[in-house]
Amino acid sequence: MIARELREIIAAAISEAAAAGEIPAVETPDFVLERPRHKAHGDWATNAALALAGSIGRSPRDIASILAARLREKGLSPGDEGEAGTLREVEVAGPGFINLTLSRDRVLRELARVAGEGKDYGRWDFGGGRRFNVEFVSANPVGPLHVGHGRWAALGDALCNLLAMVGYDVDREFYLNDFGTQMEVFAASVEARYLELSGVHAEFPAEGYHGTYVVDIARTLLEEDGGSCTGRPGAERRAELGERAYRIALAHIKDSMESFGVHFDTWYSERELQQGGAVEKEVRGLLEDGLAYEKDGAVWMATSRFGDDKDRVLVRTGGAPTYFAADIAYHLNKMQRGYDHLINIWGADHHGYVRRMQAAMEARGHPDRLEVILGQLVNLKRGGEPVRMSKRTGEMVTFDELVAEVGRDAARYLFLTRSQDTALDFDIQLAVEESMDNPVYYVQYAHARICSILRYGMGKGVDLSEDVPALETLRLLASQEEWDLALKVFEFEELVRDAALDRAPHRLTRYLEELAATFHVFYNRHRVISDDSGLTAARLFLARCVRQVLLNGLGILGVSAPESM
RNA sequence: GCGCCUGUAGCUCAAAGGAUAGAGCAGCGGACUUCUAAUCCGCAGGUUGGAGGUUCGAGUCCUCCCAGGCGUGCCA
Repeated sequence: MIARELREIIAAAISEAAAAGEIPAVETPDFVLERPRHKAHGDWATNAALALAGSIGRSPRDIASILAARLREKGLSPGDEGEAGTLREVEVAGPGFINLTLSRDRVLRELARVAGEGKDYGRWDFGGGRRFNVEFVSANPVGPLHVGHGRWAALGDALCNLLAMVGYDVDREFYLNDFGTQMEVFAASVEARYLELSGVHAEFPAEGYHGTYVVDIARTLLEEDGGSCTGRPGAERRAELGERAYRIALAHIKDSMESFGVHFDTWYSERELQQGGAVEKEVRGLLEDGLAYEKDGAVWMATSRFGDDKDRVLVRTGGAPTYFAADIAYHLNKMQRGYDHLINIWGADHHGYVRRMQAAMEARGHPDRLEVILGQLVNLKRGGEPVRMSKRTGEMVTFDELVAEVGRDAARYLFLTRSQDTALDFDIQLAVEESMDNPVYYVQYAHARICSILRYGMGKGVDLSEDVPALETLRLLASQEEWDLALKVFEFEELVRDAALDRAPHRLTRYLEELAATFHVFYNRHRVISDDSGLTAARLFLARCVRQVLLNGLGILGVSAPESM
């Protein structure tokens, strides 16, 4: 690939210059190689001379001149008017940048590589097949998902695709908090609604879930059993209704995720963990290993010994384990399942929890294995007025409503254009209106346009074979717009790597918009299919490369690439 | 009080420490007899919250201040 090749050439130029005594021998510095913002600065640019200046103590421009001479020698190999090598031009600029312009044939060869790699273009193997577990959404299964969960679904799924693209073996996991307090509150709420609907007076629990969906679930239960639960003993009735309501809520969540295109490999049940004794066993183990102790009638874990601000309760006075205790057992369970690395995507409201969880992992011999990605919250609004997203108050906009109104592609894209570090103000009405202008259509349109060109070509009897045209033919690509497009295509590989390493899928949306824009400009300026069969073949080939990258990129985001719009 | 995140165009947001801070939307003006006008071209829009500092270079890193969000439970 071009970037790697350029890096190697630059590194070689540095060591050769040092060997020749032109500069003092130093370790090759970390230098930047990037696409410059301005076209006048070449196709690629490096700050290698600036990076060397500090340790060498000579002016950056002098060093740049020395390196540039070496680069010219290496990059501009003779023959074919200087086009056979990697570079066409090497220039020292500004405070000491070296601007590089690629040779025409090198660009065309790279284009052929893009076509050759096809759906694997952008793939890396530095993950080495290491097993990653990515846990996300993990909403309490006591009602429908709300809009905020959509952000984690879109983010988690895209991140998993990115990680898989760079060579990790990724599993998606959803943790079900199907045990404990909130399940009991849920059961009590459903029971009360069930009784009300049956015409029996019932006291609604003080802290119960007021959402209308609870009534809907109760109605479904009533329709199922004809009210036969009404006369049963309270505890028994509540347990049964709670259990059936849970199944309904869970099925709903699974449907929502699948129809959003997010498939979880594992739905891990806290209940199984608890009922299998894993939580108690872990608490005992921590006590035995001197990592936990009893105080004030409770059991505490000594997380402060591992970087936490203070120790945390594992078992409350009265014997009930905390969520934290269960979470320790759960995360150790993940490790036992053979994962090399764990990633959790949590809302920012859980950030106070990160330190103690990592402390627990460290205490159990897994330092640095748990990575927590904190996503800032979605602030829901309706007509400019804030709406609290709470199952308790029941006032919420569901995830399904959003997807139904703005569509799956627009919803996914909407969530992915923003970095997870930024809080997202989300007005459902505005979202519906703005979905008409959603940049996702801009990107998809570029793809549809290319497909349209191919259809048109077919009608015209143009040769649509997918063979790479001969170099002679590709050399007909000579306009500024065509070069811009080719170079934009080449950015994809490094972008995928960087986005994966930085856990930043949003960069991909930005890139795809740039690629689409570059294509639209090209399209408006040049006809792909014309009477010139050579030029037609060359441009069709270029368009195909663009299409491939659009496909690969949209695929990572989990957004469809329609052939017509 | 302490901790994490954020503050960039009217709005929503970009910008691995790089050169003249960019897109979309909104606004104004243009381009369809030609492969899809969900497109393109142009204009306008900025003291990157403020003040210091680090260095060849700071929206980005450091310190302090201001503002907003979220935490700071024997809740989950």
